[in-house]
Amino acid sequence: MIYNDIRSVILAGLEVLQAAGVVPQGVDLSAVVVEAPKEASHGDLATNAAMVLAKPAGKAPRVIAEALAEELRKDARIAAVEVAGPGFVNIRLQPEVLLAEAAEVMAAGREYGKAGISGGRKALVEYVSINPTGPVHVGHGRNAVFGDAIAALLEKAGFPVYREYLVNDAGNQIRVLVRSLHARYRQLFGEDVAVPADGYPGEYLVEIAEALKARDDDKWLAVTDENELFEGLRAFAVEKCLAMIQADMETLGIRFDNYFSEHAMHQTGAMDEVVAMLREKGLVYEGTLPPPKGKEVADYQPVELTLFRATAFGLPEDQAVYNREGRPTYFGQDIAYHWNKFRRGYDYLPVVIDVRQVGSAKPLGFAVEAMTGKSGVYQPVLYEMVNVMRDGVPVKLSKRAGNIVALKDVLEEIGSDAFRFSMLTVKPTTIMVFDLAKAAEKTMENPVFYVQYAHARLCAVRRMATEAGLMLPEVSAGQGAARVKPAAAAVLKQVMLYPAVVEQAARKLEPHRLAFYAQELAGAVHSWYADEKFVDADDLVATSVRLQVADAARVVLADALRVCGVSAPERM
RNA sequence: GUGCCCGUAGCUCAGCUGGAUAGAGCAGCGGUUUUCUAAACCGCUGGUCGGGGGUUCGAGUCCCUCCGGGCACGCCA
Repeated sequence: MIYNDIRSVILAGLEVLQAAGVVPQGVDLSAVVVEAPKEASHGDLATNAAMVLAKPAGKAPRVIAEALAEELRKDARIAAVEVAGPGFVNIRLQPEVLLAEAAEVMAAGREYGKAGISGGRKALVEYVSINPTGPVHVGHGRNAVFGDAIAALLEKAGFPVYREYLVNDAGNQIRVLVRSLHARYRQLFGEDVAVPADGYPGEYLVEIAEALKARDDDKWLAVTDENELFEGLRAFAVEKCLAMIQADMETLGIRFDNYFSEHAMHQTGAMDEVVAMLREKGLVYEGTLPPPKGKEVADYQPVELTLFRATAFGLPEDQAVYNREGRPTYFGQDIAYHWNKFRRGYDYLPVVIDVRQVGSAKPLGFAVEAMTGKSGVYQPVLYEMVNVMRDGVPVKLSKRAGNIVALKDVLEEIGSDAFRFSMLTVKPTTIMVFDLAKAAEKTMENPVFYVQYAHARLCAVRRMATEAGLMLPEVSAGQGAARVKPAAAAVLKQVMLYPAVVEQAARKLEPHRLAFYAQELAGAVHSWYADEKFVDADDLVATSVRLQVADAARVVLADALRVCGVSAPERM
């Protein structure tokens, strides 16, 4: 991978400068960036090293830049080095280096761009984790898409990755679900009862109630005891709701390695274990919380609760681990769950969470750090809501699904590929305006087709050459470099950057960078396609070179789409 | 009152731990196909990066402040 090679050469050059005393020993090189200049005329790659090091070295940036340039010129792969602007070092590669990269792509296949940044860590990516109380809405879909892409991205970056869904099958919401289901069930027998005001009004529960009736007949009709109903119907209700969720995940092509049952976890005394651990560290104690700030709470009563000492970490308030009824809070349960993940051998734990849960993310991070003795284990990835529109008008909510915009409906309308790519073209912390009419269009308004089309075109030219039975000669990079026209070189430059994009995106848990990269590469491909005729029986050498470049671009495009969870069709 | 997210072209959005002349798509205007897929390509128009101050060689990016929008702020989820 030439990008990594050149970066290594630059870092080695800086070491030489350190040895020569141009730059002091032991300076922080983490801010040194190697990137492709925005302006193509500035060269193929550039570094800001001289400007970053100017201050610690006490020298003018251009002085350092010239010294570095001198070192870089010794490398045979580098054709020219220029110092420009405030102190950029611009690097021009030998023409054959870019073409050689195409061969490297083909040799590596989908391993091209694979990074090794795990540092021995094992990742467990938790995403979706919707309460199994009803259908999936579009916002959840955003979570699913990002989580799945993060998992694929981390694998690409060299992590062992485990995909997990936390099934919240033990909390208060399940009690509410069971009460709602029971009301629907009684309605089926002609009773005049309403779904509880705080319950789930969606009509999907009617169908689940019918299934219950089909299985058990009137077995539960006369049961009124809350606990008996909960124990009796909990598993059934959860299973039915989870099946709806799984059907949507299936449509998105998402498969989890594990559905982790909170209920099962609690059977093992997980809460007692973590509470004891934290109590021993002085981080859990019995106490009372002050009344909530910023809003009036009429029924506030100071009650002694089991609290996590979040204030020890500079947070404004401690957090309850158990509620006044003695059941684990969400926060308490999360502590136990994350300790469980860690005990299973996973020490890098990205979790895609709703931005509204950010309040508990901070104390949880401290709790996890306290228990594991490591920092950076818990990695919350926040995502914002999605406003679904159609031609600028808000889409009406599905009554059947419980007054949400159901993901299922959206997927039926636009398909998984368009949905996933659309989600990934907006970074997750932006409140998203998602227009169904535009997402359905097969134009640049919907970039997934643009990218897929580039891939299909590249497949087409390879197919064309094969079907024509052309005997294409083997052309080495050195021989073929002169045949690479600027538009093809632009494609290769994008290809070359793929490893850098993967690494950067993985480090920051930002898969949307891959989606934007895919669009840029596709753009270079389309421009090139319009510029040159690929298959030319009268010039087999040039045809061979073009197809080498096309193949490399095709492989990288397909891989970027794969990480995004989007298909790469060979024909469109 | 406190915290978090956001504010970039008419619209939807990028902008990599501060870097070169702030980008893309759509919308608008004008071109390109007897040739491998026009779901494409090429060009033009469009910005005081919410306002102000500061830090420095350099700020859309960092700090302060104000304005505007969203979210969170019990033991809920």
